[in-house]
Amino acid sequence: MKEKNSKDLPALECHIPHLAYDSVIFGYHDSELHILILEYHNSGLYALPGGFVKRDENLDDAVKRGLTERTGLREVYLEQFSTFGKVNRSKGRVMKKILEANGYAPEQGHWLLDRFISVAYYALLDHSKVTPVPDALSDSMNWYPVDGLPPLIMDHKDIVKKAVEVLRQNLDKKLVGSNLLPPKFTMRALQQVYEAILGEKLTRTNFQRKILSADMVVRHEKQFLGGAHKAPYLYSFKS
Amino acid sequence: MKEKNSKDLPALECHIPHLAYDSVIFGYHDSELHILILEYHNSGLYALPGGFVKRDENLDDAVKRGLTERTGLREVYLEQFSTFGKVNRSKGRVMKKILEANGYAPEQGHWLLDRFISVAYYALLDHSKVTPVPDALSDSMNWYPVDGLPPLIMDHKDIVKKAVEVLRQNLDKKLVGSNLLPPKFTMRALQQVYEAILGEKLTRTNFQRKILSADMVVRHEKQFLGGAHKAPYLYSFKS
DNA sequence: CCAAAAGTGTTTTAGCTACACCCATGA
DNA sequence: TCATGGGTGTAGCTAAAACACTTTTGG
Repeated sequence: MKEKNSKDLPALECHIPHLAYDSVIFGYHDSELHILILEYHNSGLYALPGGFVKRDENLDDAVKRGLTERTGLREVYLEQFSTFGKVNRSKGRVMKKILEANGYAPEQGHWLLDRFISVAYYALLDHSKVTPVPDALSDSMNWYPVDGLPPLIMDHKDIVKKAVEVLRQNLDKKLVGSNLLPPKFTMRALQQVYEAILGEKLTRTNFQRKILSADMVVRHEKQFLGGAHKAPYLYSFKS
Repeated sequence: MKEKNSKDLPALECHIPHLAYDSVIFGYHDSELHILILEYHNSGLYALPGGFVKRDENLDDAVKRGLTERTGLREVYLEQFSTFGKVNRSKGRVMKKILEANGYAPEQGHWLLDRFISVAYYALLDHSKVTPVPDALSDSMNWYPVDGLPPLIMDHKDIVKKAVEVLRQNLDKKLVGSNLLPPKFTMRALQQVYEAILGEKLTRTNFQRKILSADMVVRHEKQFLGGAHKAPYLYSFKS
């Protein structure tokens, strides 16, 4: 492994020190809620995709930028939900291990090894439209079911836990489903999204009525699949 | 006005640069919800009480520290609700004006004049127990009704607005009333707190039933005041 | 025609609102 | 005893849950 130059790392001059963001990127797939997790090179360490904020960049824009880089998508649903600021949450040695596994030898006191406060966001996006792009330090970025995550570094497990809590709370308030599904979808698919998020079964008939009476979707033509049963309508979210 | 030495200001070496907190401190008084607002010396500028985070201090602890300094209270109810990170939210010239009005002449590029990301918290406390202590830069800190605030610097008005929204959302979930009232209180007082927060009248009889059925309070002895009417019970929150 | 999935109608239930009523107190 | 504020009971409404029923499709 060749020794790389620390000059290739994000530069302190361009970024706000001690401040990072982490994003919990939700996608729906195979009747389960998934999250994008990246794995760092040669280290066996898993983490939420995150990044740093440029000195002349809005916080929200920094998160959007990272999200676009990693998923190829623009215009994703994004919501800030908490800021994690314990002194001992960011471990310099974890970051050091990651950098060393990538062939860097950061000098003592390098800004990336310092304490970080992290602003956490969650994103909702259409799983089928994403092509995960790992960053320079990571091998891969893959979907993991929320209930089957690998061990994560630092406090990232807590961040995910809180993200799921907030997502559940916002489920009825904020058209959450619309961002996790393709533009047109069946009522069954929407129900499965709700069930995946809430972690419980819902009764089909009442769910249908609830969604329809909430006036959030419009009905389109019927969908004809090769199922030995009645063809369902397709729906899409309003506005 | 004598020229003061910038060395008396919070030192960059001890604090995390670019990071601040602001606190929306709620108190209930005279049937109205109030907020503590401080006024900077000789400037006519009003702001939320805030502060900076020490390099070896938990974010939450920094906020608690500031709150204790300014109110004399420990153990207050505190909740983080949002982080404000727009580039143009913090105006260097506003901070410069404040410092100059206090007799400082901060050099160009002083860290306090730089961009700040601010983590916002709200606090709930018993109005009657507070003795507001203004900080070194400010003349006074006083209670203002939420609906009658003076013009605030930077984005502090937005911060207050969001704080009130979140407080309303949390009203039923988080025993909000318990922190704004003395340990024992009448049902009427609690109802007035709810009304002040929600900004609407509630019907007395149903409010009583709702609180009692929520099993959040215990009833104590009756209160005998000099009113020409039935003496109300006193209640206190459980646990 | 049957099984499976989709859609609708109907009954029951629970929670909330409105309002009537009673109680306690001091003037 | 009357005015005022505190406390409870109850009828009526509405939203949600449970369940029965019909419809549509491929095999």
